[in-house]
Amino acid sequence: MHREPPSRVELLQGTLDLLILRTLLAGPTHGHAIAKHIQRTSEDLLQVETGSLYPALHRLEAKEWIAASWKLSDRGKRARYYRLTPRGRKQLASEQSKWRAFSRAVGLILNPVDQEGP
Amino acid sequence: MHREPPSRVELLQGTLDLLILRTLLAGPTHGHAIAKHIQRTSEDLLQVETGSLYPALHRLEAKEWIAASWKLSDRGKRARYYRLTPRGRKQLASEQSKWRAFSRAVGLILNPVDQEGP
DNA sequence: AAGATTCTGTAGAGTGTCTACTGATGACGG
DNA sequence: CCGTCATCAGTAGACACTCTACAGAATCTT
Repeated sequence: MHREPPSRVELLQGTLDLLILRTLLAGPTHGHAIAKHIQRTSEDLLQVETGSLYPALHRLEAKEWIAASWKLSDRGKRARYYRLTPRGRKQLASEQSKWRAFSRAVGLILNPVDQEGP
Repeated sequence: MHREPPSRVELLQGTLDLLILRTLLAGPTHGHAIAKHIQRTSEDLLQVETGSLYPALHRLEAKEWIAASWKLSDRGKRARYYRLTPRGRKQLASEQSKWRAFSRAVGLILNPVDQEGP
């Protein structure tokens, strides 16, 4: 069935890593909670599918930007808790500034400071 | 081989269409000029490679968001001039608002408003 | 006991950008 | 003239990442 009352937006490729790293800056959590956090914090605009989430987490772990260990979640289920590594913090800073540069650049195209209009 | 003095940023997937459509809003031009315009207007932050540009133009033409015709460029070379179609204008409006929603959503993650009221 | 919820995971399709290459034409200096 | 550079168009294939769709296991609810 189809339902997206808050009309969701698709993730642009490359932004998921940034969102995950930023989420983990607040402290270690498990994958499921990361997805919920992103959805809630973005006011339901963004939704991370599990088919994107888990491969992304494994990718980040392989690059040693995050590290993981099994624990029990609040609700008593086995869950894999991820935390930022020092390299992950650096990566986050880098991706954050890349994002800012990129969105500023797009802004320049969309609203050129040039003359325009009457 | 490393060289990017103005430290370029990679295009996020899905944004090229938006940039092309927005560029054509200022009037018809050819591919080469579109790429130059995007690079210049973004203060050299964005650079569109020809391997991305031309497939994108063909894609947009196939969807009838832009239309093309051969002409002579300012410098006397044969060039394919593209212009926005009415459907292209609608698409531009739609992609523009999607972009705004998305970048706002990312902003919410990066700089949470931090509620938790009373 | 059955079903919903939480939590993790994989396979494969689809999309779109990049690198690297080809090719044609006109302008210009030697 | 001839070579070289700039302009303009294009393709092939690699690569990366998100999505849909599916599966499995444990806990809580009814």
